[in-house]
Amino acid sequence: MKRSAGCGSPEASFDGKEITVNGWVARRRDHGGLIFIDLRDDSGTVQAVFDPRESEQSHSLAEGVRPEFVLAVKGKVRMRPDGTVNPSMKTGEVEILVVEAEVLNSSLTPPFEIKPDINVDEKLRLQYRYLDLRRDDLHECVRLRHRISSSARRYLEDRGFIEIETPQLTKSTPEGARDYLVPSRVQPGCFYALPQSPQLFKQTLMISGFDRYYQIARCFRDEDLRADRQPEFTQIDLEMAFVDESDVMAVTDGIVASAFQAAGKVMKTPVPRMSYREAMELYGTDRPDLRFGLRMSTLDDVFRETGFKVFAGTLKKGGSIRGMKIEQGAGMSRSDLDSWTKRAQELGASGLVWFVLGDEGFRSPVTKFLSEDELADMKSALGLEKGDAAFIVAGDRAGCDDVLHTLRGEVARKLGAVDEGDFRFVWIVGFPLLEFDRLEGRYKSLHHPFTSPTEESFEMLEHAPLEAEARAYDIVINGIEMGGGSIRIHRREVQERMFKMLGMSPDEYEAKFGFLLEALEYGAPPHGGLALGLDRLVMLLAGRDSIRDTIAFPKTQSASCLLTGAPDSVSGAQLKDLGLKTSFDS
RNA sequence: GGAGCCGUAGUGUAGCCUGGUUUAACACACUGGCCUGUCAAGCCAGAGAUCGCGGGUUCAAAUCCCGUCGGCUCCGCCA
Repeated sequence: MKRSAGCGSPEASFDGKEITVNGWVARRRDHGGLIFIDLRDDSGTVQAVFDPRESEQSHSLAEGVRPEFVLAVKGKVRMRPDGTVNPSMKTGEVEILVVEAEVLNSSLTPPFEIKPDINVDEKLRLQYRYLDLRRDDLHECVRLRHRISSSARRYLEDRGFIEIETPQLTKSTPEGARDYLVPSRVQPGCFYALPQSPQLFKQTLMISGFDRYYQIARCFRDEDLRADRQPEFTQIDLEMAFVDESDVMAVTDGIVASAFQAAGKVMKTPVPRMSYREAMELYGTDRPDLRFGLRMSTLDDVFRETGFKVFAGTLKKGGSIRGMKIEQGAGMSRSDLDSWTKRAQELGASGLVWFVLGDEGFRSPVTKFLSEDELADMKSALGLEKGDAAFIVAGDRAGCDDVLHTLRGEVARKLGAVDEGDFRFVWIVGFPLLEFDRLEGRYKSLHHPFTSPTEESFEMLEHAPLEAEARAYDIVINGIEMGGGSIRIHRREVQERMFKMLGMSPDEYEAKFGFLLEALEYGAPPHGGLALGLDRLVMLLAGRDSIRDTIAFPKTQSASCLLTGAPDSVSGAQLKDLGLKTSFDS
């Protein structure tokens, strides 16, 4: 019995029509004389009524049917009797009166119920991923992901971008994340690397004269996992020739807006910009969540002459005093404040000083150490009003910012200041080109080594490298780093200077990036691009907490696939072919 | 590499701190029966776990200790 309609399609206009549907038994309600079965397929769910007066055969078949059996059902669509309409169902106005039914397949009792919002160990969900994906909410995540990538494709293709595939078996390069390696059989002892991104290929395509490239690209990074990090993930990757920052940002705004539209949401463009410097000053991070206040200020000048030893000592050592205004925070109890202090210490602060501005002025464990002037100056520096609170952290600037940035999110959530349905977008621009890595004792690219410095920064590259500014830009939504890109270096000598800055010798960068340097010498056009994290974008729009829910077959924190059992050991013959030996017993 | 949380019938939890009156409890799911308008159907009955795994302490361990495996969150790491 081949289907003539989807389970989600019947509605009032179908009244009287005979249709056949195929689907899974979502629920079965047996009244003895009458059996209701909700039949589900990709299109939705519909109620089928098995009435022995209509079909003895179908009714007795329905008695033996169990959840997740696969049925074919032929019947007449009719309006439901008065009082039995189900408004929470899309097809709730109608039902199918079954005249003929057939079991296409039976099913074991599933290890968990196939319905939305279940509370089941993720281990089990991943092991039976095919059943997990059958559940409406996760099923919809996967469909949303398709709509978003599809809308991105449409948007880009309408603007002249073409999709070009780049290799998955490529060359391992220094810089960046750990590579996934693939041994070569034909060249024993040599390895391919899976791409961390198509970066070098897309730049090469610009040199080939493809004006606008895009790719929904799979990327691989062998680093430890997080809720928003998987070893393989997907980027909406693009590159454009003869452009500046504004061109790339405008296209990106459009892609994100089309993704929001695909999710039934509205987004205003253009996305506003904020300098890296401002983001760090006000939010202590380069990916600020702008849905709520709790802004920060630097209070070094306020406490320059203070008698309060903790602050004076910090300033003397070249540290910083950073404060965060907490709007309407005065209602926090003493035990709340104590637990935030404890939390700050967990995060690495040596302490947390809190102030509450109530009717009688400031309350704080340290008011007695501070002068009236200092309190007044602090109040105006932070913009405190009656009913607010403030958290102050003293120490090295980066450490203070880390602590306050983390507290900011947690406090806002606790105070109910975060509107979960709200979306706030911002471009962060004006990034430093380089940072100094203390562990390795060398400069590292903040973005990647192919990012162009600004015109003005060329001069300072060697004598004040940390002052140099990158032509890079990150788009941040609700505090999530959604994508980033840059205008690239398109001249060989600049690229060489950059490699040298990163501590690479000419031999080294010739060996690893010689092909790029040479390509730059054959008329490389100015170009730039960006990559958006598709998994994160879907996660945000689906209102999920992990990108695992947006990936059909994700991996666990230890990078294994619970469905298939990957990774797994391989046979000695396979290893021999590759000229490999492991030092572990398998 | 590190920190924290979790692991008890098919599923989700309680019990663990304070070891023994626990025959390991409850809900959902499951099985059987009754039931012609339900949609989380209802009612009745029933089956189902030696408590992730290994070791130790003890007269006695789901419970205390050590180790280990797995899952999750985070730090480091992630150009």
